[in-house]
Amino acid sequence: MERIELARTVDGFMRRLHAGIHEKAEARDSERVGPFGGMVLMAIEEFQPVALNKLVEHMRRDKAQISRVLQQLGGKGLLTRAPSKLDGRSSLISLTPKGQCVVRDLQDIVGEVLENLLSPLAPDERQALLRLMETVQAHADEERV
Amino acid sequence: MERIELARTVDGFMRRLHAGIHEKAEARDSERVGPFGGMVLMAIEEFQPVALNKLVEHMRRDKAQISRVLQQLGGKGLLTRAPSKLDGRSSLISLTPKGQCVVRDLQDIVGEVLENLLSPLAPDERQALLRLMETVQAHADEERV
DNA sequence: TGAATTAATTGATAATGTCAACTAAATTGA
DNA sequence: TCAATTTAGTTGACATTATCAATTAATTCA
Repeated sequence: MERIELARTVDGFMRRLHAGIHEKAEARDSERVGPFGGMVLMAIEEFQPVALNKLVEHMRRDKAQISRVLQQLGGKGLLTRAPSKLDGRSSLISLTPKGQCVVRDLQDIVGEVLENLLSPLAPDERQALLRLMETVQAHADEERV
Repeated sequence: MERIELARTVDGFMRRLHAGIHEKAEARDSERVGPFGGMVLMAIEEFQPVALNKLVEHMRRDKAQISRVLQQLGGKGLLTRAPSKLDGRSSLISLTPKGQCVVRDLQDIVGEVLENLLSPLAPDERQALLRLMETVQAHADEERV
């Protein structure tokens, strides 16, 4: 029953990541998007232009939650929605220039915190960690098909 | 800026872990302790008898949050508190037999979900993943001194 | 076309997280 | 020794995040 230890360490990792971001963002989160809003923005940045249901898939959150956050972020002028020509029910979400700026700041912050967390690992170890996590992720993604 | 990818994968890992537990616990969480209550119980199991402030440290949560969850779990008869002889402000928390049962069930559930998540990794890879995470954890723990 | 499915929004509520104020016990140090 | 400070825990208030059900409109498919 040693494997449940991994659950604890991963939880701890997320807690520290979150705390670190919270601390740094205090001064730098100019648009007050919050931690979750930030994650949504970064996901949009990666997949834009992207429909809500794809974001839901990528982020593994409830569509209601994503829907509401998008409304907030839209209200701050951080993203735009263009009606999808393929599907009249969807709109394709993209970042505005302002949104791009915010995302860059967020990426910097997350990068710094991660840099700090990963400091005890050698470059090849970090690489290995990322690869292992991506392997797990990729496999779990397939499962759901 | 490739490292922020790690943040996403770790987040995804936690989401899947949580979802898996949620699903399995639906039928088996006889005491309705919920995911967070479950984590607290498992932490107590590891460190008991333990004071609240130590739990706060280990779990990296707010003391108010822990305090209230302990009251819930105590109300369900899953833990007991014995006044500390060393510090009149603290009580030492331990699991009751009923609490031990619940923890065993939870450990099984988490074990199963992890087993599933980690299925694409070879035994030595799982080992490596755990070691890397523990290294990160240990280093971050020292920082805080 | 009509029935079933899907995308998104909204409502309601639960669970979790954060911060500040407070009580009581412990510790410090002059 | 004793006043000042610190620490452990509780409580209150509130913010954020999560879950689920119900609804609307567009799409798909039989």
